[in-house]
Amino acid sequence: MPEKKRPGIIASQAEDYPRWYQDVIAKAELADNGPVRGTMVIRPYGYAIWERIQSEIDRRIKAAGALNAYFPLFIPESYLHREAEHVEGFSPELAVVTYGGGKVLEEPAVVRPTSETIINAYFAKWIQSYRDLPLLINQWANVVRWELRPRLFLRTTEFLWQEGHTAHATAEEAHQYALKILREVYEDFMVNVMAVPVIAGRKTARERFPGADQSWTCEGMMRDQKALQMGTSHELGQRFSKMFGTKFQSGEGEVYVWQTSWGVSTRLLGALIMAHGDDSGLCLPPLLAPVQVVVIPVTSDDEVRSTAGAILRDLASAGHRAEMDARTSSSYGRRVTGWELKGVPLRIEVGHRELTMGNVTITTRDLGEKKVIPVPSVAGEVQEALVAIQKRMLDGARSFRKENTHEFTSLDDAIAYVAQGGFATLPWRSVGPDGETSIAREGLSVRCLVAEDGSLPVRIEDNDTMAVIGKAY
RNA sequence: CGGGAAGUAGCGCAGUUUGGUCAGCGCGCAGCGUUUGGGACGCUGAGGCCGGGGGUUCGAAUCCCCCCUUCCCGACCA
Repeated sequence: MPEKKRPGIIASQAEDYPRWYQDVIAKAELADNGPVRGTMVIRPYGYAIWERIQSEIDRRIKAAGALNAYFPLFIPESYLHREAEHVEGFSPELAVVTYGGGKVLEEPAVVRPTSETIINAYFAKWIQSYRDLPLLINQWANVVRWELRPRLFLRTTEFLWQEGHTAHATAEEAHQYALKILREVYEDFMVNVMAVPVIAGRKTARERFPGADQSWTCEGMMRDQKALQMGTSHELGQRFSKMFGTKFQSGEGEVYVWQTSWGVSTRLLGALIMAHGDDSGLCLPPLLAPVQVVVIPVTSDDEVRSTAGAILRDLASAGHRAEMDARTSSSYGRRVTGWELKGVPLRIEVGHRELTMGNVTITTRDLGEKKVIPVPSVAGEVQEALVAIQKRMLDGARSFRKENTHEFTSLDDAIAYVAQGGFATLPWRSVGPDGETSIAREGLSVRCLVAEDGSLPVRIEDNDTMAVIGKAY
């Protein structure tokens, strides 16, 4: 019975969405809470998904010209204090080491909440000439931000991410690079690999990164119609370079470099769960799934097993990430349910019923559609189905977002709508900083600003700048 | 960090009001057998300093104090 939800295994989204989210994480074996509040154990299956996220993003980052490096976990406390907004923004969530080697440290070491400061200390050493620019660096690291209200993947005290840091000769070049990362790395990955449509836009002053001149964001809509900030790219201007003396000589004298920083984190796993999951559990887009196809022999006899084995070999040699679940001591139903919870896009069942005709059954995770196909055409069918699922998941997420996004002219109407969930768009001039303050009291926020045609706004003062309002994670 | 709820076997829970056969149930787990097309069934069995620490008491899962953790709702954030 395709698409019929089996109650009792996990909570349904409709009855209790937060509970559903936790159930999926537990049942799909993605993560556990750590012993210290807000910490997280990422389990092998969850980490396998993270590794796929990493490799897709890393490839795009390198294509954008940045190189990976690694900077220390510990940052001298004084570094944070050099940029006023930066330290003000991060102070409440810092973990600070005051003891080391059994002694009180002369200068406390901050566990990095982000690395702008320490990286600038080294950029300042490395940059002397325009020939050293642009300097494009990325690092994959853990960071710590002491969280008051943690949620697995979405908001944990320690999380994994990549943070890019760049230095440019001109403001325009930095601006263009920040947008390049936003579009060609983040948006491209989120849309084309995660199958999550995102709104690329500009943050308001209120929502901006502490220490940035401008922040750009990719905002996604989850199945509960709430917004999730999935990645940000910042124009730091010259704030950090002036504080750290990151400069070079030019005809007009010394020039402080123009900088960007940008990151995505393990929060993307939360986005993946909430953008695509259903009452049967996780639902992974084929391009990101660690296991794309699972082959399930219904029984343990030789005929079924050898056919299943042959199919597995076919799939592997066709380049698919395939796995066999031959644990026939577990019932068929249990195995199937387990793989559904884990979101594997395709399932191939090998059993006598259709094997007598030389057929097997192929089932899609997203729709639960079953199709009986001849064994020799399995690899081809799988290829087609994976492409179809990837497209369908993006289309589905797109139409879901469209159905739950409406345009308004008055702020009150927009608030009334968003209170029920979804996104409201309306002219930014109808909101403004005062409107932002008032909607914050309703638990709402301006997720980002976009131009009326959906492109990135050039100047927010422009009359056609639209605000996207939603309830956010 | 404020306001609520809760921590008893891997998971979900009963027991706490009225201290004393309350160390129990379901699922899972192990062994054996029968099964295998949507979380199979029977029998047998293992498993718990009742979140941690202090206290009250002849006696504490149960009463008191402190701490930790989780969940929900707010304020702050990737």
